[in-house]
Amino acid sequence: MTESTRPMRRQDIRRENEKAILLAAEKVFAEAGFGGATMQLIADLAGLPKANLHYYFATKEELYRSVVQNIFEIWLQAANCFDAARGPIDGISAYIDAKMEISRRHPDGSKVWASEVMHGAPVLQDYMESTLREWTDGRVEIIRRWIDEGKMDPVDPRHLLYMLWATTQHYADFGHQIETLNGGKSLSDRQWREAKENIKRVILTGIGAQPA
Amino acid sequence: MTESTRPMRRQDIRRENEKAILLAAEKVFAEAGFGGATMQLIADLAGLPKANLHYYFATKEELYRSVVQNIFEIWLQAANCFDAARGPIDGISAYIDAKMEISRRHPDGSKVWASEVMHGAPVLQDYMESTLREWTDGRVEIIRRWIDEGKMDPVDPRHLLYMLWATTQHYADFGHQIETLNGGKSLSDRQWREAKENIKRVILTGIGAQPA
DNA sequence: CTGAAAGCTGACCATACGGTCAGGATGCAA
DNA sequence: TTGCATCCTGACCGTATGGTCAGCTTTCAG
Repeated sequence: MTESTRPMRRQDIRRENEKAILLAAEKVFAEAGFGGATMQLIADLAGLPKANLHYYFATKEELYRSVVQNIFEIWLQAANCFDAARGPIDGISAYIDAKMEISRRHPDGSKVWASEVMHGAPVLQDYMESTLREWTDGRVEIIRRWIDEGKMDPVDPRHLLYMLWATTQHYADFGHQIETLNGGKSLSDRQWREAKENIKRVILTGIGAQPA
Repeated sequence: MTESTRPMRRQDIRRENEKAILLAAEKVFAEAGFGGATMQLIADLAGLPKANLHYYFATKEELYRSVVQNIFEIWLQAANCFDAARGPIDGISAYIDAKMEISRRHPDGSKVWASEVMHGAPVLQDYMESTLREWTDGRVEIIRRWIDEGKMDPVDPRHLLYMLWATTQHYADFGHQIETLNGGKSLSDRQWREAKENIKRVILTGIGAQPA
């Protein structure tokens, strides 16, 4: 009868608690915004006393910063899809798939990210001016090359990227609206698939994407 | 030397103050979210003592509700573009133009609306289940007709609408990100025009829109 | 086994915020 | 001019919240 939750090692304790806190924080920040979120609520959701939160994260800002940085990592990882691709059909399809998967699996994270940007990116400004800018410039180059190689119509790469971000992110950020218009039910597997297919089809057709 | 601001009639006073408060509130709610906004900040921005705000709007919630409802009106008005149109090219072009103009002229309003929906539409749930649903169903019908008449490819009307909402709203909600990637400068007239043209072109091409 | 480091927490504090109110100022109809 | 309704506001209040801390328990290296 060795209680499986009992013998916790220091490392495990730290990892698990931080994880629980970050998860709870992500949800609360997503639902209430930074200003509306309370440490008490996050603590309750994480199943820990409030003072324990401050043991791991000194301030609300620090906790928020951690949450936002986590999201940003995930967000950037979806980028890799773009790189391996030979042409717009592969690359953009994969990117849309990846970002839609994020919208579906991490809606809270997406909302926190959206909220952060909407409020002027007080925490992530540095990242936006360095990492994000570099990433974007890189993809702009790739798209430009595709255009030069006749693999797609000459569409402004930046506006195309914005379009990809917007359409995919919308399913997370405005998920509540979509649910309401869907009879109050969240999208089914089939509907998610249809959403992805529609987006891909419209955009790939719209930019005149040619097989590599 | 009749000071032009002096002789205020009751009606004018009320109208002007409410207007100033709503404008200030829109900005503060957009920048800080509902939870992060404070009545004091709104009062300062409106140039009135805090207690005066409570004279016109009993509670923070009531003020917020007014702001959100205003936005919703504007949002719905852009809908009319759709109705008069003979086909997808006219209708969708006009709608994109209208919504982009809203994103440009009322970015704060757009953000408040986005925030409201992201947080589960606590204030606007009723509207979403009635007005918005009706509006959406109506447009879905129109798009379906266009498809039946061979004026465009058989694209899922709902996902098309989401795409229109997402792409246009993105320029307001994520305006800060776009500015940052634009070298820290807000988009020029020319860039706004390009944005609109790109969106229109990609989407209209993407759905195979045929001249009416 | 032992001591120190890490983990934990109830009780507490200062502040900021939404909201109230008594009473003064102002526009206006009669 | 007068009386009243509207408009205005400084001072105040209760509460909720972020954050602190003293002292407890638990882990674990030596």
